[in-house]
Amino acid sequence: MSTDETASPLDFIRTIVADDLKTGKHESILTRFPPEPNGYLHIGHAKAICISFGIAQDFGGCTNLRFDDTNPIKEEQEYIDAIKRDITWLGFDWDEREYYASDYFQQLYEWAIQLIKAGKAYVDDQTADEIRHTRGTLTEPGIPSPWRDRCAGESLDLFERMKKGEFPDGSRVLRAKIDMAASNINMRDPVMYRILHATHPRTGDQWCIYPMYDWAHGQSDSIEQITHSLCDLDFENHRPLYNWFIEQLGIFPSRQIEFARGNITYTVTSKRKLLELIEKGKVTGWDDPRMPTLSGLRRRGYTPESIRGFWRTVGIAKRENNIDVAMLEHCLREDLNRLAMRVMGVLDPIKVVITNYPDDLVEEMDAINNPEDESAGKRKIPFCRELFIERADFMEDPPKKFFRLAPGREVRLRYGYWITCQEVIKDDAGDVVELHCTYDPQTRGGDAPPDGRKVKGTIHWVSARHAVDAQVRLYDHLFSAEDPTDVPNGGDWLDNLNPDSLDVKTCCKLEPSLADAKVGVSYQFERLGYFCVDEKDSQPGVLVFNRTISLRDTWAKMQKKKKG
RNA sequence: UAGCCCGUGGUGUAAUGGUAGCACACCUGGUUUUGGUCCAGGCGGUCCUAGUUCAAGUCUAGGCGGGCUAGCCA
Repeated sequence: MSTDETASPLDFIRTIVADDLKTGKHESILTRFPPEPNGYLHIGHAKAICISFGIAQDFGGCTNLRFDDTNPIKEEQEYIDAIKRDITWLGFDWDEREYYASDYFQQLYEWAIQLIKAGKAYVDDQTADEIRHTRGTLTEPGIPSPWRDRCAGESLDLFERMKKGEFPDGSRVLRAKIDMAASNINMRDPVMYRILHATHPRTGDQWCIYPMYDWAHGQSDSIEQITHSLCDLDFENHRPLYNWFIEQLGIFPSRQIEFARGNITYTVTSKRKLLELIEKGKVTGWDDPRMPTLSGLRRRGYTPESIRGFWRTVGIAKRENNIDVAMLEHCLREDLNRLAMRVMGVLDPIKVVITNYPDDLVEEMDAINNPEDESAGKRKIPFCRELFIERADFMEDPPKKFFRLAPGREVRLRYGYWITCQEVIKDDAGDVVELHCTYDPQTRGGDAPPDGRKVKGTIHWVSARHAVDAQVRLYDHLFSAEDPTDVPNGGDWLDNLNPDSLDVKTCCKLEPSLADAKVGVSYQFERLGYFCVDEKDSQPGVLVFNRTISLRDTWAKMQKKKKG
């Protein structure tokens, strides 16, 4: 894995890092991953994690985990725990380097005083509204606050009293004194501190002034001596400010480098929108298997390696992108194909009676566990007179290219026998309820008979007398639009929700070995796809499986093309 | 509208100024006791216009197109 990475050309960030190491600018590198604990991590965060942890790893450096907990109103301990669990699951390790921006509140406070004394920050008594209106616009410069030139002593006193809690929320802020006419609006005297009488998950009621992102982030990077602070393009406009604070303070110069976040077709990755899906009951929670959250993907059956491999093949650049979700699915199948145990299960059963097979006979057939891994060995599956096959594997009036079972047609039962359909039993409504077939004893195990007969199709099956029952949940893309946020004006992005994203199959019949299927293990139900036990809803005896992803299905593709 | 950033096949991403490559997707064919996997082949691209140069995806200028930014969010 790492040899692959070093062999391929370096992306632009790795090029910078390699150069910094080569020129001796840094002896070693240190990156950081700075989640805000206000939501669950999703596939987009996984990109940032793979980049920050992955690059450090490639160059023998380390990565700090630092929670950006500067807004007590939105942040919760539950999220901190979930984030740590997800990063670990993804396969990365921050050792003991778990930090919090709130660890630095005291240092930040002291640095703020230093800037006030140096005439580079001041307390502004304007309301939020006034500040907004005097900030100017994209084309017009801002108007200086009437408090901009008050003396350092007064600001110092006011700032001290802000900290003590003498003033209500929103009554005053501390602002950096930079340039109200700057073309970059972030430089127009940005707010450094606001008053928030809120209880912080970690610092409790110790503080009632909280630093803004711009004032906290770069300084936290510097305190930790982060060499390369990697973030997404949204922060590009903040870099001048990031550098300004560091220069004014004369502290360790961390360097911020931005890359484009990765968008994926048919999915949304915005915490706000994901939260909305949950709150409006469109999904069951952060870990709904249709969610692009790491907890959702995990529950769905995605492997960490497949997600890392995905971001590795996608690469890093600065241009806007919308990655075909098929790429993600490809990486998933690639990994699952390698490791999944093969089993047989019938999702939509139709009964088959083999009329010339002894009623009291049960044979144990040999089945290969994983053709991609010989060491996975073999298992026995029971075969008897009554079986279930997939309803879709039978057609009464099949088209030419249909290779499966039909009246008078012979097919192979995988690892079983070759059978021929002799009779179709229907109910009063005309629906097929049972098939009567005959088998050829010379085809045991599915082998070809000595007469050289050929068969076009091989289908899967389960012994009706030995099958275990299960519920199986089939998932499709959560959205039916390639870009779910692309809404004709006046429309709602939720209108793009795919009404068929969940299909629950309740009468599934699985081979007996699945009775003790384990959570966290992927199984390939042959010819159908990859499945896993649902970690929440499955009970011993009441099995619930999630379909992680279907197998590539050229037959289904042909059908779809025909239709439309 | 101002500043910053970005334009390479359908998608994603490469190419010291020197043969535009790789992956996915798509299309063929082969193997196959999974219509899976695997294997072989194919389709398809440098936003435009000038300029510099023996040579431009790459450098220069001007266009055009897209993204971000006017939170006391991060």
